[in-house]
Amino acid sequence: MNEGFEEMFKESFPFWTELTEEQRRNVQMNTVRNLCPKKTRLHFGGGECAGVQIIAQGRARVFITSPGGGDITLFRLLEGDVSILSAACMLNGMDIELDMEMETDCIIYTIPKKSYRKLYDESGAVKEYTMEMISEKFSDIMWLFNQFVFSNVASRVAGALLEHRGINGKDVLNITHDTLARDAGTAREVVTRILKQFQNDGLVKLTRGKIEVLDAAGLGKI
Amino acid sequence: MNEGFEEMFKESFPFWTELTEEQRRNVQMNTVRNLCPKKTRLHFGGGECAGVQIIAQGRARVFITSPGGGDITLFRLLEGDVSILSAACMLNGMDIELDMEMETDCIIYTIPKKSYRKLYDESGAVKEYTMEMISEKFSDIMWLFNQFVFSNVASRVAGALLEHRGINGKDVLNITHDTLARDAGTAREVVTRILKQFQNDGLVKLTRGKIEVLDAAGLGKI
DNA sequence: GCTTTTTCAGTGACAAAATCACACTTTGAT
DNA sequence: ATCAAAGTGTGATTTTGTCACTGAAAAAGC
Repeated sequence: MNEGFEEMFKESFPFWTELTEEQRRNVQMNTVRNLCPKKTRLHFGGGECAGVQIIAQGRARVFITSPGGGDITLFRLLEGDVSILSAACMLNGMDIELDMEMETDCIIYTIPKKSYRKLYDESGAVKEYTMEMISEKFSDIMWLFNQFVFSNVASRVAGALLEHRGINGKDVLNITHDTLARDAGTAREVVTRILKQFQNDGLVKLTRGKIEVLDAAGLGKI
Repeated sequence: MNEGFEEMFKESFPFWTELTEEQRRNVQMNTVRNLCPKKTRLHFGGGECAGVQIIAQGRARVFITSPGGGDITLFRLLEGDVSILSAACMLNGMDIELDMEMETDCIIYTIPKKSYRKLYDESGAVKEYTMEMISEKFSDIMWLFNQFVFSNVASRVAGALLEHRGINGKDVLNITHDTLARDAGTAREVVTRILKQFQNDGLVKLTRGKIEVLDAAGLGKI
């Protein structure tokens, strides 16, 4: 069982080689492997958090949810990515509420909070790794914050389009206006209007459930 | 020289007692004490960062700046507070641009980046402290993010008012509409309009350069 | 003292974006 | 074939941001 475990962990955790044989065995024994079908939702925060998670396969979206029901994408996790924030609730002072939703069927390894905490306490390398991961996420969020408060909707929508293009490496994106709206932090109708404008400007081509990027450079300039 | 240094550091750094005599001496020797008059500006990011700073006296505002010149308050530093982010640029993955401006004349102790880095590498307690401080700031920013994307201007202005009230402990606030606008992330004119509404509703009383909070509970409900 | 300058507040007109309330079309399921 | 769900399109209205000013109060200079 847990085939692929060792390679995955060695790849995702730079501290892996610094651990003792026993520590590695311990992590391996406690780590659980989960199949999460598309649309599975996990909630982190308010004391509840599974532990450190690695996306072995698939893609997930991490977002915050408004009291009114809407949500805004913070970032996505791709294969090999580590969801460090889902374990950060083990830290004093870390008190945030996040949600995660699988965008495809996923295979996820989870190192339980307790096991990770033990590693964290024992190993300086793990402390440093955790710190750098959290700092990196901090930077990401600050960047996002900047986008939200200092740029207009059109440029955020353009940015979201380019990001999707980067993720799956082709110009034809199978995404809906609704998805883009969550990514750009705006309303679906607004995205519809802006996309139509983009289409008029020859930047994209729209069909139901699909957006084709015709002029990536043009989008980048917005 | 550096009178008050020892008490200040013991108070602000929980790891202080865990350091060796030599480490403490080293920090003390390298720490510099600065008088920063009101309106002094410091910039962090892009490789430039002084080190870890402690506000020994006074009050400072930390904010991000838009390309267009505007700025938005992230948080304030009061007496005894530590500006950990101003040293976080020593970490890989931390890549943010911040500004800080003294709101009153300040006395600031600065532990140079290099000295702090040494402590960080040597001591697990310092690693843990740094981690917790950064996590705490992360939480703060996430909270702010939520406010920005999920609540309307009126409630943000009300929140900013209550925060100022909390900071100086009285109902008569010596702040301008402009200050509130930066705190609430909106335009000065908008604040003016909203405050007038608040005044009509009997929540505040306005005079030039001064706002008196009449009904804090009422503001809280917005 | 008395100007002059700077800071602060107020206002109307307009633009951008969010919100509300729908209608219409395509797709997939029963 | 029919129905339900998902995705898209649009107009009307409200909220918020931006621009272009005005005038009042305080601070600084003489």
